[in-house]
Amino acid sequence: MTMDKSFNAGAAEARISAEWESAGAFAAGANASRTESFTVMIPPPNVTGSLHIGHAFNNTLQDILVRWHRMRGFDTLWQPGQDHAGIATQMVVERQMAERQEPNRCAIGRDAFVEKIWAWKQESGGTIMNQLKRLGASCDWSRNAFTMSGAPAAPAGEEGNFHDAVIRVFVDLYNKGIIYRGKRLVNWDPHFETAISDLEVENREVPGHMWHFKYPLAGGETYEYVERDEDGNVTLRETRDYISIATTRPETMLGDGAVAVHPDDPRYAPIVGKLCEIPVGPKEHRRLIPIITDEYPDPDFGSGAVKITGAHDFNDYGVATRNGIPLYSLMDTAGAMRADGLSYADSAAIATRAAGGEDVGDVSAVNLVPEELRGLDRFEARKRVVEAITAEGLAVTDAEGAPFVENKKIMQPFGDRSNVVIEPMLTDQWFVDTKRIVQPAIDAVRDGRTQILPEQHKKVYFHWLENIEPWTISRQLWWGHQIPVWYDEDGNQYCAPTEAEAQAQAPGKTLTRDPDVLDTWFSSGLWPIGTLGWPDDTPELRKYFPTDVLVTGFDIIFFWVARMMMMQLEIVKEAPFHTVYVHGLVRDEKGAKMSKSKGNVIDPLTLIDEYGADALRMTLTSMAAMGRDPKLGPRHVEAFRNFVTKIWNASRFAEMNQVRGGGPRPAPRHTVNRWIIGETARIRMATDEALSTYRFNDAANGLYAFVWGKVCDWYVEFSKPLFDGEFAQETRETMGWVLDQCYLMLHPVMPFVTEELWSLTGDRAGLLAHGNWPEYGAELIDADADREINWVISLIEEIRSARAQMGVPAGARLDLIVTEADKPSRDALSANAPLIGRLARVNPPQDGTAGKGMISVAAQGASFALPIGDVIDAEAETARLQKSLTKAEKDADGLRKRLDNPKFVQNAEPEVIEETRGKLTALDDDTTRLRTALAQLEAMR
RNA sequence: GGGUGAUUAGCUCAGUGGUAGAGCGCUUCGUUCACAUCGAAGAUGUCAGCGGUUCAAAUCCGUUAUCACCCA
Repeated sequence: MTMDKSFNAGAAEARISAEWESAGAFAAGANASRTESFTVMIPPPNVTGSLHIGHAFNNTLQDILVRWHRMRGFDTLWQPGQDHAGIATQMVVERQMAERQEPNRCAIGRDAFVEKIWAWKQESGGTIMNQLKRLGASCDWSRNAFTMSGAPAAPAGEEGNFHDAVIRVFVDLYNKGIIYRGKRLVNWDPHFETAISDLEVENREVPGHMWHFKYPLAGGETYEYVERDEDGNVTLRETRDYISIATTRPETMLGDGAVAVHPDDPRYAPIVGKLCEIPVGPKEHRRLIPIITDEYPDPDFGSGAVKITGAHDFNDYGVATRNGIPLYSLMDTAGAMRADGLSYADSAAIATRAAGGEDVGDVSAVNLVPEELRGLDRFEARKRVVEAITAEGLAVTDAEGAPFVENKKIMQPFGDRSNVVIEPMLTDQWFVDTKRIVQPAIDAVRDGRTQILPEQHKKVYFHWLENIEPWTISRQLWWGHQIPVWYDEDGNQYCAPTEAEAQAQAPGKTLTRDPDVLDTWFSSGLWPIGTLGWPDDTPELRKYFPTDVLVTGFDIIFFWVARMMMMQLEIVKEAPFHTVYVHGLVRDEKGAKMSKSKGNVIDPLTLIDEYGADALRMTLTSMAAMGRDPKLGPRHVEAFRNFVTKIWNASRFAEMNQVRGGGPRPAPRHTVNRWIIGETARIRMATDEALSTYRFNDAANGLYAFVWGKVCDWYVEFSKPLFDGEFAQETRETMGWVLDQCYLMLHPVMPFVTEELWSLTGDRAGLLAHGNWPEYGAELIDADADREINWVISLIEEIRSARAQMGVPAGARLDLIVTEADKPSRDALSANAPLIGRLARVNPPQDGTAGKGMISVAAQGASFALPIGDVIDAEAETARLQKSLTKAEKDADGLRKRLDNPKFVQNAEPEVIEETRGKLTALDDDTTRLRTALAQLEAMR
């Protein structure tokens, strides 16, 4: 059989995938020959997702670790699965319903909607799994997990334990008091009408305005307002009957409960404790609020006075709760101004009593939105409020008397899914009191039970955990794990795994279940144990937990990694993995973040179609330097596609020379064969060293350089003359073995082409995916062979270089005259004459002297002359030799200077000194030879 | 404002104390029977600036500049 000229990735990949699958090659424990397990949990992609380049990168690295361990005989499990992705999935299905002009979710109701999502999941949820298979991911697909498996409405085929695990954990943490319900200010997404966690908020700088308004003092009171410069000199002194407030959100003025100033701010000291008037709302019901002190206002920012709207700003919320200021909610769940509750007049009356210090109790019915603004969108209300204040003359004005409005960049919170402005809202939500479970997660990393690589991410991890805030886990969505809490008519809570158990706690009461669902990350936080069958005590759980390595991007360290640490440590009291390898973000060729709006997104499937999965994987791996972002462009992938072709053709060459793989390691006599075996041992050690320290790029680039630079460039060329004669057989055996080693070591990075070559080049007992990873080492390195072959290589390079520089026609075969040679070079020369002759295009060496029309060439311990005919350009040859001489002399001078420095000899390590001496000797030899050659050239003129 | 990282060949990047490397690109040559998705030979660097530690600095420390990301 003759091999094709190149690897047809498109055709082969599908076929090989099918072979792996039908052989169950990736099943947990496949190819295991030892008891140690190796477990990797895939970061579950969203069930709505499709494979993007970040997934390709992330999963390539995991696959390398997994395949490497499987080949080494570990009991290996790579656990796949998908995340139900609450908001994202609900969004996708709602959008689809809208496109089909179907009734919306509210119209069809919760049960029908959830059923629709399940149907969608069963139809489209497998996309990313199939795409991962195209990448070559060797997950145990038979164990595919889903974070909603086993939920009450789950259809056939979606059975599983995940729902049980989630509910079990909720109930447990509830009973411990770690999960609680409370009214707090949370990030509210007005589009999805749900609370979201801090992490789901993206703060973006957007153009905005800063308005400056006057809050008149109550009863027309006045004070001396004095501003000073840094030296204390008075720069402004005037009598004011107001306090000046700057705000980017005028509509929230309606809910102000106070004005705060810094306690050390002398400008406002005279009026602290007095009342001022909010300059909005109907004149007859203007509200008065107190001027208080708090550490929060920055005296150097704006006017130094801050309006306090506790129900719509996180900083204000802190000030308000510290100072007993009521929290007045102004907006509804869609971000419109409230239209419910008491009339404005009644509300204002209550608020005024509160401002006077009276305890007015629950203010949730108080609606301080004036009737004419009720129901308006928050941004429309802002416009109206600004207009009204300006019309009334209470805007601070500039020198020309125009209202003073600063145009400036402001930081605004956006929902990461909805892209609408997040509104801080006062609502009842469920929280995890993370402070109570965070310490073990900190300790585990601090004492090294879990290591984070690269280490710089540890700092970020610690910083976040040490300042952790309560985690908002309730979501006002329908797709997700519904909170297992029921309420009776009096609002008492009953938390239990099932309604029946809750009912048993509340005999005779009518119970209603909390409609909210849990944050998606609450369930994915249980991924390591949930996928292995917990809460049941399964054999898988015992064997594969704790897992080994988590490979992930830095963007989900907080979302996911930290929470998995906290939750696993709280629930099963063990850290879920011993290593977290954090990789970078794949960027485009210019280093820009890929985004749809920039149009620079690179689709991994397109690259796979064009160049093959192996080329893409090899490219990503070669760029996976720890702590760095890979920058990917098609031309990089092309380079590695060429590499695939290269090893393919080396195999093809072997096949044409009756080389077969599958044999044992030979013990050859020829130097070339002994040399390449030693080089193979070197790359095996380097590859294992690189992989065990997660230096994926070193592994990939090392193998690339070995296969191309050592095997193809030299060994294959050296072997050609050996296929005739006494070394033919051992050369076939050696080449077969060396290529086998290449396939084995490259397989974790390039699984398809290596599997294909494995099956084409020998009679194999099994798949390469189950091949045995090599273990030999330095004992295979033959120092003599090494020295000899390196000498031969350098001689060939010297001759080629001299020929090219002197313009000798490439095809011309020259005589090789040995003008001087020591014993080792004479031996090396005679043993390898055919190799040198072929690769340098010279005739067999003969002794002689340099003469007219010759160029001179040197190797360690030997000098040669090559007659190139009458056409020799003596000038050019002089220049060539002179150039080499200058460089050699310069280098030698540098080394000599170092060796002459007594401090160097005194302080440097002995090996370094020895090495330097060696280099100098070699350079001095070169210099001598070059001088001789130049002198001869001169004499012959 | 706080933190982290980066700055090395024309481009994209490796290189954690011993006088700088790869891929791509570029120049010249080549239809030698594995491969033109190839081969051979070449050119290209004040390793961002300044200062320090050291026998020795791209590498360690300090500082400045520029860029990127994270957090407020």
